[in-house]
Amino acid sequence: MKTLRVPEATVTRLSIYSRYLERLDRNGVTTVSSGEIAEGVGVSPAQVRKDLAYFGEFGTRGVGYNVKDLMRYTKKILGLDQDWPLILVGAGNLGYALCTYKGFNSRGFKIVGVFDNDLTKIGKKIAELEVLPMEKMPEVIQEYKARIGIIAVPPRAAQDVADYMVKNGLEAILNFAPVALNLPEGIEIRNVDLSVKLEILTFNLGFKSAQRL
Amino acid sequence: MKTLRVPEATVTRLSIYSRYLERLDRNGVTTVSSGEIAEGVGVSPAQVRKDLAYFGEFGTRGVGYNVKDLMRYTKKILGLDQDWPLILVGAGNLGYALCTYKGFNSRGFKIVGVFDNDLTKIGKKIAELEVLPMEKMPEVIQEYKARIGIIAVPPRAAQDVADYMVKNGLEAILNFAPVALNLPEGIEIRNVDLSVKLEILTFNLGFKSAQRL
DNA sequence: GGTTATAAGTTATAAAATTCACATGCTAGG
DNA sequence: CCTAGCATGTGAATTTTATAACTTATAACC
Repeated sequence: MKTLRVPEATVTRLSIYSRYLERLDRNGVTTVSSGEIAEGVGVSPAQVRKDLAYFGEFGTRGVGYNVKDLMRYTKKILGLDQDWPLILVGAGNLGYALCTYKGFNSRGFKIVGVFDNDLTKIGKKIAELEVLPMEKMPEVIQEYKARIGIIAVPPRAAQDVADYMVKNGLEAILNFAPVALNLPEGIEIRNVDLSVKLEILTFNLGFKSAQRL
Repeated sequence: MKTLRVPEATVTRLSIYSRYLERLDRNGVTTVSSGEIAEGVGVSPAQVRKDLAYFGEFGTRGVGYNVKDLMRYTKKILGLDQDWPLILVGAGNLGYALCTYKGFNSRGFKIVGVFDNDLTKIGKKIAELEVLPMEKMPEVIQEYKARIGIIAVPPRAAQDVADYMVKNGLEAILNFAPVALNLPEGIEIRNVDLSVKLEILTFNLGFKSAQRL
């Protein structure tokens, strides 16, 4: 089988296209061109076509793409034709926000267990979910067949949490703690860093000011 | 003046190096090599040196980098030798989490105003800050000379909030709503998308499963 | 039914980013 | 003072990614 590697940037954009298509669909739009998608998400039309070309032919020449179909295709490609149970560790403010974040649910993500080692948090409820002690994680993972974990704990605790997740069979981790995690081969890990983008802004603002001198 | 463009990926990594250096410094480490930084943040040593080379020579051949110095340099480059007042719109759970997020404060970011148009939220306190109605934004921006805004509202409201921010003089926006914002030339905008990275994970998990067949 | 306009798909080109490999310069030790 | 060892800084080579240009297919219209 010819396996051509898909750039991560392409997958990122695919996710964005996918959500944009959902919006178009909600608005009753039935057909869309690469140019319109490009316009809607802020990339070039060629980029849209190139990205889609990694996965097949989804459009009709001279016409464009059927919104509903392309939406389904993109979701399927991203693995979103199924629901994904998520394990969350960290019942602080960020954990709370993630639990209640609508953007997850609408894409088929569902947090099925919230864990913390802080005794003052255990037992409390977050959006109908009781915060559980870490020891309960194995059984929750089993019950829901969870494969993905989210880390929303302070930096110093993140590595231990990650290790525990891996030990209990999780295969992928989304890490909100601003530290690089060290994990065994084969475990998928991605970081969401809340302040890096902010620092890109300050960098650019500084640069802009310098330009004016 | 020779103005060579700095890749955004380089700025991103610089931010990560910078925080890693802070950690080393806290731990009392005084000298570090490009290889150690690379190891610590998960990139190649050449990458570290190349990234730094955009901005000058900071190390000593045969020795490495002075941790404290390089930390200061990186912060300076990123514009973090000063404090940055931030304007936040959206007093929902995400907004609340951002208000209390320690990762901001430790880098010199300070949220100086929280705004919402939801009457049930206005007047409430989030971490010593009272949630204000949108109309109060102009005076808060003036008072603190704020230049950066954060959007933490539902997608459908994001564009209006962005327009309002720009109208009132903000020059840069960090957008947590999963939509592409349309803004005038010269306004810096970056998106933080909480679910894109998650979808990269599901994509990769799906791919992994396919490989096994 | 042929023709034209349109937009996808594809190939080629260009640009960008990363890696590699080496020369340079510093420090320490004899 | 000279030499050996080491890690930076850098220019070249490679790889990757994005843009542009072109070809092909479809549909609508005369």
